[in-house]
This record gives sequence, C-alpha cells and structure tokens, in this order.
Amino acid sequence: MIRKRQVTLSDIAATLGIAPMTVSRVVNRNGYVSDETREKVLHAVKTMNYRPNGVARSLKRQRTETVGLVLGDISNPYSAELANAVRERLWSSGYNLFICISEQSATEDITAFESLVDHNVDGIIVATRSNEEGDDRLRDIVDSQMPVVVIGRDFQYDGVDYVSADNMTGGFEATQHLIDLGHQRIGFIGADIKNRGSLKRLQGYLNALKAHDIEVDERLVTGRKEATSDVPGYSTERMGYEGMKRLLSLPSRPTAVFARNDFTAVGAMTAIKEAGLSIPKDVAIVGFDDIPMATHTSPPLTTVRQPMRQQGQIAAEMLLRRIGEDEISKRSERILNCELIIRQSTVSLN
Amino acid sequence: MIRKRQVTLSDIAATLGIAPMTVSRVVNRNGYVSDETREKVLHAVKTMNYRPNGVARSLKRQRTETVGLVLGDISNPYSAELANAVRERLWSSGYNLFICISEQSATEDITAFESLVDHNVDGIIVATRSNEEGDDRLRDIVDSQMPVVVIGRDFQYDGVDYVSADNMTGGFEATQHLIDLGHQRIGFIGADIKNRGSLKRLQGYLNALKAHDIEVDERLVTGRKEATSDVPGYSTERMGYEGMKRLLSLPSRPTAVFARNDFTAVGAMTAIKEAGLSIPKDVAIVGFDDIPMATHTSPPLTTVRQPMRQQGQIAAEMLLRRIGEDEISKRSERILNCELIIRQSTVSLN
DNA sequence: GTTAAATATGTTAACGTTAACTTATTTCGC
DNA sequence: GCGAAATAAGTTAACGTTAACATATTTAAC
Repeated sequence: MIRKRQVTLSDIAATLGIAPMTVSRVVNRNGYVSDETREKVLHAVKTMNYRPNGVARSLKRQRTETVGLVLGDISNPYSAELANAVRERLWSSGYNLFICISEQSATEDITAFESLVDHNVDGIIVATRSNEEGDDRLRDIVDSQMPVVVIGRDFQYDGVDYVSADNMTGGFEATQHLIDLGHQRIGFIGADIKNRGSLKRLQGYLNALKAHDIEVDERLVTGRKEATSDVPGYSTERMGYEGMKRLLSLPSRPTAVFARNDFTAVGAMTAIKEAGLSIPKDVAIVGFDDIPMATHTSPPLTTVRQPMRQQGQIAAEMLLRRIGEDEISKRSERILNCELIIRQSTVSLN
Repeated sequence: MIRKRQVTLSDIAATLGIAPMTVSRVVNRNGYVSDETREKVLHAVKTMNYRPNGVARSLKRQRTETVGLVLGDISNPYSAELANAVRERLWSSGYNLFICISEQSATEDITAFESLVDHNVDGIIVATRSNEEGDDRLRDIVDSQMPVVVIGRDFQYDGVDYVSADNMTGGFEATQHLIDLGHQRIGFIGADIKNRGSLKRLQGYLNALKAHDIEVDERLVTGRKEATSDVPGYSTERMGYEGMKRLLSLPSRPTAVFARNDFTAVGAMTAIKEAGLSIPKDVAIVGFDDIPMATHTSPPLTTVRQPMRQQGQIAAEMLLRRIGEDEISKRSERILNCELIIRQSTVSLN
C-alpha cells in the first residue's frame, strides 16, 4: 500500500520555519514557548493532522507507558473483569494496557512474554497458571529488570509482587461446607493429585479433609496434571464432564464434589444429570469463581467468589509502584479473602 | 529503578570487534555472514543475553508487525472466541496481537484507537458497536492510511473491509420461529426502536413481523438508544431484566420476546420467572450468540449462533491482505450465516 | 588466467523524537 | 538601572536498529 508518509515534528517545524524542538515543546507542554508560537504550532498540528510517533518517542524516552497483561483462560468471565480493573487503574495513571492471550498452552505464555518484552512494555502483569518453561522464561525477564506482578500464579521470585485470592482457604471452606452437610466421600475435579503442591484449591480441599479426619482417597481426585507445552493450565467444562464421569464410574462414587472452577463444575453437573442422578440429593457440588452462569444453572451453583476487580486493581498499583521505583524493592504479597456463596447445588431449598 | 541497560547490537559488535551491521545480519538471518562469524555472534547473543529492541527496529523498519484488536463487551464469551481466532491467524503470519478493551463507553473506543495508532500498529480490527464519535475518529485513522477491518460494526467507508454474521437474517429467523409457534405479540429487548437503522437484529425482527403482516407495536421494543459517551453499545443482563419488566407491565404483555443477545435474554428470563410466569408457556424467549450459558439456563435458551471463529479468522486475513497491499483495494465484505438453535425456551419438550 | 559473480564485511546515514546544552532576549526586584 | 532570574528559542547528539551503498576477498566460469 502506498502509505502517505506520516507528518513529523520536523515537517511542522519546516512549514513554520522554526526548530523541531520548539514544536516538541508545544506538543509535550514543557519548556518555554511564547503564546504566539504555541498558537501557530497548534494550528499547524491540527491542519496538518500531526500525531506524535509513539515508536520514536518510546525509543528516545526509553519507556512506552504501556503495560502488558498476559491472560490465560480468557473465556472465563472473571478474566474480563480482571482485565477491566487493571485497565482502569492503569489508565488513570496515563498508562495503556495491551492484553495478550495465552489460552491454549504453556508455550504460548512464552510467546506472549516475548512479544511484550520486544515491544518494550514498561511492566508485565501475568495472570496465567504456572508452568515450568514459562516460569523459567519469566525469571529471565525479571532478571533483566522488567517489573513484573503475578496474579494467582504460583511464582515466588525476588522482586516479583504477588496478588491472589486466598484459594487455599476458599478450597478449604468449600470442602468444609460439604463436610458440614454430612458428606464423607467428597471428590475433587479439575487437577491431578500431583498438583497438590501448586494448586491451592486442591490443597485447601485436602486440608479440610484432614482437619475432619477424612482419609484422602486419591481415586476421588481427578483431572489433568500441570499445564504442558500443549495443554492449558486450567480446567474446562469438558474436562469437568469427563472427570465427573470417571468419578461416577467408581465402585463407590462420591456423594459430593468440589470442582476447581465453575466451568468444570458446570460440566460435572451435566454428567451427573446424564447419569440420572439429582443435584444436590445424590451428588452435591461446589464450584469456584462465581461466574455469571453460576446463578443460572439448574440448580444454581454453590461456589466460591473471588474479588477479581480488587485483584486487578491491586496488581496494577503494585506494578505502577515498581515502574516508578528507583531501586528494586522487596517482593510484596497480597492475598484477598474469598467468599462462599451457598446456592442449591449443595442445599435444597425445601 | 536502576535498570540494567539493555544489551544492544553494538555491545555485541564491540565485544567481538566486528560491525553492528554484521550482528544485525546474523540476528535477522539475511545477507552474507561466514559460518565462523555467525557462530561467534550467536554465542555472544546467548551469553550476553541479547534481545533485539523492538522499538528501535519498528522505528527503522517503519512497521511493528503488530495488529490491534478493539473489543467491546469483552465479558461476552464470544469475544474471547473471536480474539483467539484473530490471534491464531495473525500469529501464523508472524504478527502479534494486542487487544484493547472498550467496554464502558463510546469515548473508550477513541482512546483505544488512539493508543493503537500511537503505537504504530500495522493495522486495526474493530469489533465494537458503532457510535458517532468513534466513527468520526475511525474515518480519520483510515484516511491516514491505516489498514482497518471492522467486525459486525455498522461502518461503511471506502477501503475498510467488513466481516459480520448475518444479523439481519438471524433476527428474522429468530422472530419467524416465534411467529411459526403462533405468537403474535412479540417483544424485542435490548435496543431502542430508533436504532432500527443500525441494529441489524432489530431490523430482522421488524422485517419478520412485516413479512407476516403483524403490526409493529413500538411499545414492545425496549432498550437503550445507541452507545453514547458513557453507555456501552451492547446490552447487558441487567438491561434485559429491566427491559422485560417494562414489557411485562404493559397492559397487554407480549407472549414471546426476542432478545438482542444471550445476556439480555438471560436477564429477561429472570424477570419472567420473578413475575411467576413460565417459559415458554407464558412467555417464549429467543436470544442471540449462543454463549455457553445458553445451554445451562432453565429452560435452555433458544438462540441464534454466529460463527465467531470464522469471523475472526476472516477479519485477520482481510487485514493481512491490506497490510501487504501496494495500493489500497476496494472495500470487501463478508457476511456469514447464522444458525437458529432451538431449545426449550421456545418449545417445551413434552 | 582473466573476469564475473558470489560471498563477507564495513560505513554511513536515517527512522522521529527529545534530553541536555547553549544563546539571546525579556522581566523584575531593589 | 543593574544583575539575576525567567522566558524563548535554537543546536547537537543520541535512543538501537537497519537500508543502501561501498569495499574486499573468494569462488566459479570459460
């Protein structure tokens, strides 16, 4: 395409017979410029339709006033909420937000990091699930002095701030709720038992069982292992459906399940209903996230709500602080409370 | 923060005692470089942890290999699907995708455009609802030779490609389906009658009524007017709820409604149930989009499915073509078929 | 064995902006 | 009315890269 060359500062300057620097001063509103000159420049800027070249500016200023957000599981409505909260907070400080999706796999994380680094963003917020390769790359990026904040991702590294919902306690309370209702055989859907170390929700589940002296039956924990180079690190409706089928085919099936997230729970509900069982009478179920769908399933889903807006806002603030910092401060951490929302998937109305 | 200065091409060159250009040739795999030199350079690149500075490269090359996607209504799962499709297509051609959210209002559209233009993206895909201010700004951007493709946005402008689902026919079929079921008083929720010109789904609704000689009762069409500077251009669950309440309070309420999208439909369903009415017996309802939630509402929602992945893919392809073009080609247009998905919100199982 | 083509590397300048410095003029306090 | 401070510009160079051109060496062709 024969692109009209963009109008530059020098074009304006040449037209008016002044120095480019003077034009720059007008455009950036700094330094001394006489009212008369300013008027002339502003007029020329408007008529010649000048727009500053952000790339050149970034190169010179060595900052882009842009922040990257790497989002996994963008289909989950809570991601949208998160992104919005981040964007709003950043915007009020004059920063732009660019979002990268890393939904399919762990290697996509790396691609996303790379593309943000290459574009010299001023900082990165990572809201994808942990995975080894991604973590490695992330450490490199942090080492190269890039400000990084992680949201709900198990990543402990010096100088990297951390925001998360209290997934462990959330998982604990969800499970305890089921125990309180008298359930003893409680399943977990959405992760492999091997992930107990990194998946806090699973950990909370295990802790709750332990706290009530219920022996863990590993067959009741079903789902994939960690994200790999070609499998996402979260759990989908289909996985929930398949997981529940597996649990229902056990010789002694669970009477209740805690699903890793609401999508998984919804998939599980489908499997339960398909098996001709009733919720919550035959199988009670708890999800996590409180997505909009949770109020509309039948029965409505008991779930754990996490404060997404707040997490986004805090993450943005932490990042802005780090970007503005003169020397790297210690890792800070914020863990926010979750709230158990009891609906009819665990407790019948009558 | 005391940033370690990034390693540059010249640093590598200086270390090896060669010209920066040679290093550039190795990094970009073009031009002649001896195997020996290449090895040395690659080794230095690795040990010194060099990464090309994308900003400098973009400035010199006058292109960023980055495309921007402006997304409205990011909470809608179909947006996620769209974004993913776009990203995948672009990625396979070596382009990065940056997403901007413009969810709250029309002025946010403009902010998003601006920030993408400032970052010198190579092209922009716009998937937000039309609004006057935004359209004006968009025209300027197009005039400045930026390749632009719009998705489902009513924006006719020379040189701007257009992809959309066939919302008009979709709306027509949804409404016809209700008429076929014997309904005569059919409401529309999610837009003001004044939007008949720009909102194809509403137009389809009106056309269907006309085709069956049903007189349009304007009181049955309820919802907001176009997006303004502080109201989004789509419709939410809350708006659906409120709209339905309004319709139910009419002296002669509708026996069926067509909602502008699934969220609106879900909100409307809540209002119907709250009024003690049954779906579909007392009020039948059809949505649009076929979001995952639609299968899980009670009753499951009859809706119109639009091919989001395909739209995203085609939009990406159109944009890539435009970016590669030597001279601006004529506006092209692709309209994809929708599919009516009949569930129990219009037809009882028994 | 000469010449042309291919290979290997270097030099220069420019992409558009702005920080830092310099110069000239004006304002103002006392 | 004088010196200091404030105002209003201009100049230079650099941010990191690479296109375009120049130069030197090797290989191939006949």
